[in-house]
Amino acid sequence: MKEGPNIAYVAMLIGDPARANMLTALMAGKALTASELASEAGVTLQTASSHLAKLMSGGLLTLRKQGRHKYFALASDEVAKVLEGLMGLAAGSGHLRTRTGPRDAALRKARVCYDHLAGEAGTRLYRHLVDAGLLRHDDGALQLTGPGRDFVGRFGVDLDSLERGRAVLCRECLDWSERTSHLAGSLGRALLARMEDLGWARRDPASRAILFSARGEREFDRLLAGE
Amino acid sequence: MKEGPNIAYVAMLIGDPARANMLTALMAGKALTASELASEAGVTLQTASSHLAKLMSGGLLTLRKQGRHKYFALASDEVAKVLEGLMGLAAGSGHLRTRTGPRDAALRKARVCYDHLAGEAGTRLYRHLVDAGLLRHDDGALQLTGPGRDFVGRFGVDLDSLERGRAVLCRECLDWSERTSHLAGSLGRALLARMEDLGWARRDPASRAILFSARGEREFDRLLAGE
DNA sequence: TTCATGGTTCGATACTAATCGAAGCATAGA
DNA sequence: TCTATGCTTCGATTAGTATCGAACCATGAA
Repeated sequence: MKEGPNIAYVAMLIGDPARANMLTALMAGKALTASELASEAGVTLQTASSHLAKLMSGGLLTLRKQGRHKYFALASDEVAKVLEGLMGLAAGSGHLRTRTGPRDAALRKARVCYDHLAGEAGTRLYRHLVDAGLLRHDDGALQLTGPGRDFVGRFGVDLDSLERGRAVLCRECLDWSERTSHLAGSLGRALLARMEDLGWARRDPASRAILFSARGEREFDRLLAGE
Repeated sequence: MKEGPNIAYVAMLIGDPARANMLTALMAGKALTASELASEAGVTLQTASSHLAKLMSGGLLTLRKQGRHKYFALASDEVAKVLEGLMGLAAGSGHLRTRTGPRDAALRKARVCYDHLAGEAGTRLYRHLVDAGLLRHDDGALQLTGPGRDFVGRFGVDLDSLERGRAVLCRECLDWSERTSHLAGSLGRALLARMEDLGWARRDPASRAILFSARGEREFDRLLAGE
């Protein structure tokens, strides 16, 4: 009855519809202002403000002030991971907020999870990296192999600068629609960013979906086929 | 604002203190009756009954009737995984239910996570299995290697019967106290059961802690040292 | 059948917390 | 200084729901 950390408090924070909407919106990875989050959640600015204060005190969000704006973002990818887990449970129990529509199909295909690629495309990428021996589980953590480093470099990602950062390079993240892993961590973020730079894909501004161009899809397939 | 599954509903279910206590109690892996859960949660049988009905409808629990008792258990290890994740967040944000006491130390050392070994002992076991090449990440899923199958067999686990079951054999689970992975899945469960059979360890009936005997600890260390 | 026990349903109460209007701060720019 | 904008605080209202007492149902035992 009284052991371990207080789950109920954190879950209660996520358990309010307005706050859950805000968190879901932040899963897209972009930092959003208080007013943007208010409209995302469908509440006025006042109530949003009180919600955000609670989420902050619960350690679920980080804040960056810029001018007279306040940009909120998820505190860590651990938070994102828990949210994905909850989505998995909710999807499994069939309590969908909306019947699965056309947009839902796009989300299943490719979407952004916090800051990295998820959905069918994300899991295919991860699967390829592991199958081709570019990524390996070592010591309970994901590690890029020698060939993996080459691969990433050839793709145009500056590995050195990533490794100088504090963030974990490779981390796996459970995909709620595909039910297997995809790649998170700073490398996951960088790979997605590079695909956007290359013009392979862009983010749907209205949802978490990632829209591949026809060429982008071809190139992506070729990449996974091993050139 | 309206994409993906309904997180808020599931989180709201977990977010009530009484229900959270019940779920935490069930993390010990044993199925419990309604009255046991009521006393765990510190509420009367009536309110427990209504909570249990909600948790069932939310798909978080499974039920097995036996005589005039009803045994409740967590619906899946996915549920357990999410709960562990929430514990991690709650522990990180410093909202502990109780100040970390002596029992807390025991929990950190070894405890049961749903049905498998967690805590420092659990992560050490996992680390050894991977380091020694007994367990491998393949195709996004954990796989037992040839030597791994021998190892498990020598330890006295009947692998064939495990593989006949529907449950996933190997799965990794994030440890909230150690912040790395430990082994879940039916193999994780079987390994813990075998250790209990061997008299290496027993469960603290009053908490989730696993108490190793002096001999058990020695044997466990020897096992991880590679005999 | 009768009794005891485990669990559910119903109804009333009480409390928490979400919500928004209105007023108050703070920052940036003119 | 004044004004516009982004956000917070305060207060009052409202809605939801956790809670328990009491009565009810179901199962197993005598």
